[in-house]
Amino acid sequence: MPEATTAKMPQEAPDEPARPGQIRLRNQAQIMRAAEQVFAEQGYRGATTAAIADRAGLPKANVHYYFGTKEALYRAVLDDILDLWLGELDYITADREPAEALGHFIHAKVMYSKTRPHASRVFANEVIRGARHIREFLEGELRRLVDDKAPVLEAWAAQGKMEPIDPVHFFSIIWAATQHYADFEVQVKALLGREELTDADYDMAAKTITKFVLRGCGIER
Amino acid sequence: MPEATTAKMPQEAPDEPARPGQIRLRNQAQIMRAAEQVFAEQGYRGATTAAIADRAGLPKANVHYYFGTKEALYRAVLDDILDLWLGELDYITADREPAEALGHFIHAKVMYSKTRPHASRVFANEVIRGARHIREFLEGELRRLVDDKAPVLEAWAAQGKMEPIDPVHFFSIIWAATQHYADFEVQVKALLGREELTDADYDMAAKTITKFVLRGCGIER
DNA sequence: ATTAAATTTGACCAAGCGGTCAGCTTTCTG
DNA sequence: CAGAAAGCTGACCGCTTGGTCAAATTTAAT
Repeated sequence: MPEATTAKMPQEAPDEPARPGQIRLRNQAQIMRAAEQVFAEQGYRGATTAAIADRAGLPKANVHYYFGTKEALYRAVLDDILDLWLGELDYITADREPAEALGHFIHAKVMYSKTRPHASRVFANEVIRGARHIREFLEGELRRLVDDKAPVLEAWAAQGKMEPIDPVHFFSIIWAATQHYADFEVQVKALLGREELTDADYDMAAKTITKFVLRGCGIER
Repeated sequence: MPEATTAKMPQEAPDEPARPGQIRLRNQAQIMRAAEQVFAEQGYRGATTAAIADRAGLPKANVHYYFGTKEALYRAVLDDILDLWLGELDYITADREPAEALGHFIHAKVMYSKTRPHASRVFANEVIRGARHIREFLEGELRRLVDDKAPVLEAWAAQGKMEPIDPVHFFSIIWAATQHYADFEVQVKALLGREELTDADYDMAAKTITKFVLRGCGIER
């Protein structure tokens, strides 16, 4: 996490701010929560530090006191989201039954769309615009993670539990379908004629996606 | 198509600009092509009229001469995209075999991701940020279109050609999976380790999605 | 209590933005 | 070929924006 800018922030370098004035932690969290919302709603360029500060209930200068630049704040928000993304695949292991592992994974993913829609939208916005800030993540950690899951799919296929499938296209479909309910929430709401999506809607989404995926690679029929 | 702004444009109101100086058409098209790219790469707020003008090879004032405001230009780009979207579902009719109709539809959708990625990204960006400009389209035309396809799916189900399915979730999965290859192109490229996606990649995507969808609703097994 | 560190914030920039306009050139029309 | 219409554009403007800063206040350490 390079601190390129000529920041004048009092010690931030030592990673742990010595004695944690919990004020710091509280305000940083408050600002990041507000930033996630505003970035999601307005995009990177559309989000103003003033709007973020307003939503956090703080003066604008305070935001710059803690994060220096808008760019750094954006990075912080993104890093937070990437942490979320990384842990998701853990449940997919060769010793689990594919139907159970994938069902669990898809359900968890849909629930993220429900509980963390802003995170999903910030991520989507970033990737759509070329992923300039997270290219390393995509080509590094995420790719390794997917590569690590390839043997799991192969093992399942070798045991006759599913058909062989390209892991990238496989996860692409799952990610696309699940994140759709966060990123395109307004579209789904418009088509369903809902004011807000209900728990039943998310359940139906998870069930439908799971059915498509399990049947799609020959796990159930 | 409301022309709300207090435009000073020389007659634009009469719909057809009388004698079409083809200059107008050529430049408008040139600007819209550039705008689609810049809006896709930078988002609405991030796109500057100067950047659009640069990419179109024209001075900034010329862009305003033809479109008045940035907002109006954005609307024009969006309207262009929505036209594309609307025609897509035409091929899905009750007298066709579901496998053939859906396969054709999915293939066409994936090809749009390949040939018009910018359009897809502008649309995605708009929806993610709340669809303030196209809410009417989503709740009106698009919803009617989906509602019109519900009987088709029901007819197929009644003939035992597929299982009953909620049309909104059904199309959500298809749209999400197919548009993913435009909107998240950089992610797919990173995971596949490609510099650019090949024709084979798009074919594989269409095939995989089609398989998942057909099996998902019990058309093939 | 005293001092040092951390936090807060109003006021203030310089840069970049969308948009305007007057005057120019090109194209069209009769 | 003359006048009108359409097209073109450099220069400009007011506003917003990210970021700065110095002075004041609060918190923590001895």
